[in-house]
Amino acid sequence: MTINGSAVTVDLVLLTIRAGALHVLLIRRGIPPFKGRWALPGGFVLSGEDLEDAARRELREETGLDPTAGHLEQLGTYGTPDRDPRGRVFTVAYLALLPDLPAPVAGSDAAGADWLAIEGLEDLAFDHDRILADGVERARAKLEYTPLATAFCPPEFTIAELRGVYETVWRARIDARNFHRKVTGADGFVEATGQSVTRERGRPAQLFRRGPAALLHPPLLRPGS
Amino acid sequence: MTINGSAVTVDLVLLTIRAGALHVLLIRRGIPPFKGRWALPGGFVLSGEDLEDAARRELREETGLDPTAGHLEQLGTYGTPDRDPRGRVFTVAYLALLPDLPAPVAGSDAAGADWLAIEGLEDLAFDHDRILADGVERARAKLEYTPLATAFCPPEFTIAELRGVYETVWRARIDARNFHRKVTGADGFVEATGQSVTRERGRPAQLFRRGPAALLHPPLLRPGS
DNA sequence: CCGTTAATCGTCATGTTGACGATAATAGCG
DNA sequence: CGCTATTATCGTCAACATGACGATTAACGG
Repeated sequence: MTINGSAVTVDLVLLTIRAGALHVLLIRRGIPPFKGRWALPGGFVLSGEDLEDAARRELREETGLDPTAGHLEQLGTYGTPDRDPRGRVFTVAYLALLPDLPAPVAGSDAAGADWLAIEGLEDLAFDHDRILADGVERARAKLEYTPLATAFCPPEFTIAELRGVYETVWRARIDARNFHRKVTGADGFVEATGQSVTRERGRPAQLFRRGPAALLHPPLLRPGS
Repeated sequence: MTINGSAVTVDLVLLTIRAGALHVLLIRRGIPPFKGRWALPGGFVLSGEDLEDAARRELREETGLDPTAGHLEQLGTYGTPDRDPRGRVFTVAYLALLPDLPAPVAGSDAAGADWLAIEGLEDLAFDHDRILADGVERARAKLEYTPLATAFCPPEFTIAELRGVYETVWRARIDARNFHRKVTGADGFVEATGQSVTRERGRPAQLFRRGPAALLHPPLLRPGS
């Protein structure tokens, strides 16, 4: 029943926050086309394999990370006829938001895999510039009305760390006091572990974990818009 | 470079509002598999054809409508291995929001194409139940923070008609006075044609057309949530 | 003990929301 | 033509949310 016999791949936009900047995991291509250029990690969907399973498998292969941490969602499908010079290849892009991995990128099957700062990135292989841009925009938008910012954090985090996520992803300064009020006030966004405090330089902060809410009410709106 | 030689199709979730209820365009399958069952319109992506072009082409073929009216966006891709008994078929679903077509469904290449009320629909072919549900949920969500409700309306419409869209899609009653205030107050949502009024039974209403905004600020939040 | 730093609580003017009263402008009808 | 039903549109008000920013608290490094 194959009519056009196309290839279907899965590509991953893996985002994390390192050193106060949004980073994406890229792989330097060792073979043509686009040899030597950075590309999103990805690969072919295996026969009999579900799309999301393929994404999860790639995630594990590229990061060595168990995909239970963080967040994974389908971003969109890209199928412009000439996007791959080798032939017709459709790619289903997935977006993952991950906490800064203490474990290095190990076990990645591609040569040079590395986290690169988003800022100013360009000239990726294929149409990965656009896929990346779409992923970043999706992440920015979703922080507004979902509790997904917690996906960038370790299981337990402080309000200030969560605020740092918003400030980094949105490239905006946020008033610490109002942010604290909104986040602790939003229904089910975070819940205090109560038990603990932590410190770094100033007054110790309470630790929180993500709450049960799937949607934020009310949403946190981006400043500029 | 074809590794797994899969088939890629485009399926359409065409939504419109008729008689105060949300309707979807379905086609009764004339051949197996799922012969006699309702299915979303769709078809194979042609070689050399862009995904969105394929969606637009199907839209035109199924509805005879020029896809400039209304709204079309990618909904998601479905590729569970056994979703099509004939083999591995990935389908890229598109969601379209259309005004109630005065023109009947003409020129559709499938036998029985018809608009069916969403309410209580089930047992569609393939995984179209889920695709439809995802499309409806997407439409519901997008009415909150985009001006897409206007895609269900003719080029010029009254605030009451727009309110009817929200009430139908959200299955909720909305206070006419507050709705009027919010919609006319939201930046770029609608703009008065000024020139005209229309009537049906009560006081004549002003006519509006959709404004330039792509996002609603502030959003219109669903009541229940 | 003191300054520095960061967390957290408060206050206040302003803006938004939901509930609902009041008016305005038509059509239909006797 | 006045009356009534119907719908559009404007207003009012209390509850709540928001942004700006002051004040207090609890650590740290000297």
